Amino acid sequence: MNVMNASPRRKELTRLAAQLFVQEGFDRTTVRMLAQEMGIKSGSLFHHFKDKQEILAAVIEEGTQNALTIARNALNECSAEPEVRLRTMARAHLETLFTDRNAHVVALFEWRRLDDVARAHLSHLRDAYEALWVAVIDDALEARLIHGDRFLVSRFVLGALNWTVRWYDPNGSRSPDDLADEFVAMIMPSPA
Amino acid sequence: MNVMNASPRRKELTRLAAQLFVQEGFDRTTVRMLAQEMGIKSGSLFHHFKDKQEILAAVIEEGTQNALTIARNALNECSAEPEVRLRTMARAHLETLFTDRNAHVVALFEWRRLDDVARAHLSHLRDAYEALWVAVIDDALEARLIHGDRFLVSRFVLGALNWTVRWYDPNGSRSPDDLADEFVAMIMPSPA
DNA sequence: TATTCACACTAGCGCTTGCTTGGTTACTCA
DNA sequence: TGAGTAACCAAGCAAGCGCTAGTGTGAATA
Repeated sequence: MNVMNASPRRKELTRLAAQLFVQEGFDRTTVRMLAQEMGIKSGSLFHHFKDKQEILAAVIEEGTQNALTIARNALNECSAEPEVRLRTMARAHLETLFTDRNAHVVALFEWRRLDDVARAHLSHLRDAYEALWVAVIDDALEARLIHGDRFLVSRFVLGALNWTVRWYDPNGSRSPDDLADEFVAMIMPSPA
Repeated sequence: MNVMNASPRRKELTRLAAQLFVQEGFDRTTVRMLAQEMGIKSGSLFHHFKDKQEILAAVIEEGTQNALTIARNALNECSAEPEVRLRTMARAHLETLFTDRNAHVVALFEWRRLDDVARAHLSHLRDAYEALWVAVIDDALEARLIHGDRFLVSRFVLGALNWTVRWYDPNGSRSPDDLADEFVAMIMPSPA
């Protein structure tokens, strides 16, 4: 059953599942479709995952865990200047969003399909990630780089950035970093 | 079959469908659930709608049409001052989003479930609505109220505002108008 | 060599799905 | 009064769903 292991095989299957979940949506993705994409029969799928729900949870956990790690590292490696930290966080956010796009689209738009247990578990991960954001925004507010209510600002910022998955074209002329910089410039009173 | 009529009965059924689609998601909402909510049997549902897809299209059409009308009226009735127009548009957006919340959540998050024909038809409506936004943002940019690339700014703005459906609590202390004003203040260099 | 294990298979159960069919009821209006 | 029609119902079909049971196989382990 491999309830909670992270074998390379399982990781690969999780990656494929993420892709299908994005393409079709979780509900429309059948275990038979998943199996075919993985090159096995539908029955064999349940050797790797307890049930379909667990595949969804695995996809989201993987993505969120990565985002958290990357953001933490990025913040550790950059200076303490609020403006730099704000830009760094925005860049890290979009970088993760697009290098691990499938997993994050699933996390953002299929979250509600998680059962209660998985949701409770993954909420902690997500909260830890958002806490990084709130801290960075607090500093930026205190330094008067931006203005507004701390709660509202963080919601607006995350909304604007997350929504990019709906329209951003990775093959276009702008890099995720460009996008992040332009966004930070937009909400900062003084144009860079 | 009533292919494209808009009888009061059908409107009421559409409203109920929107609610269920939000609660459960389109795919998980069965025709039997819809019928029960409407107080009829599942077979009777197909007297009002050709198929399940058409119910989804009706929900989204209704919502988008309303948003367009409300935004147009609001812009017609307000002054030509770019700042006022920006605030007006933001207020109209959030006002519609929360008075007709179900339909808009469906439009935002179940768009991909539309078949090609419906999507092509509804795209025009949505584009017309977004065109209003782009015009308002262009004026605001020219007046130097805000700064940045016109394309990016409009995407970021719409993203931040649309994302509010994910966290805004209508029973909280803030009204949608407050929210709109705070948002506009956030992206404008000079605090009001 | 014997045993275990990961991984895959076949076959299909029990159930739900969207939708159809054939018919009934209640109301409107000439 | 009787034709037309909008609205509904009971019954059920064909397809597809998640998932299980039982089995086979080749590689690692004892």
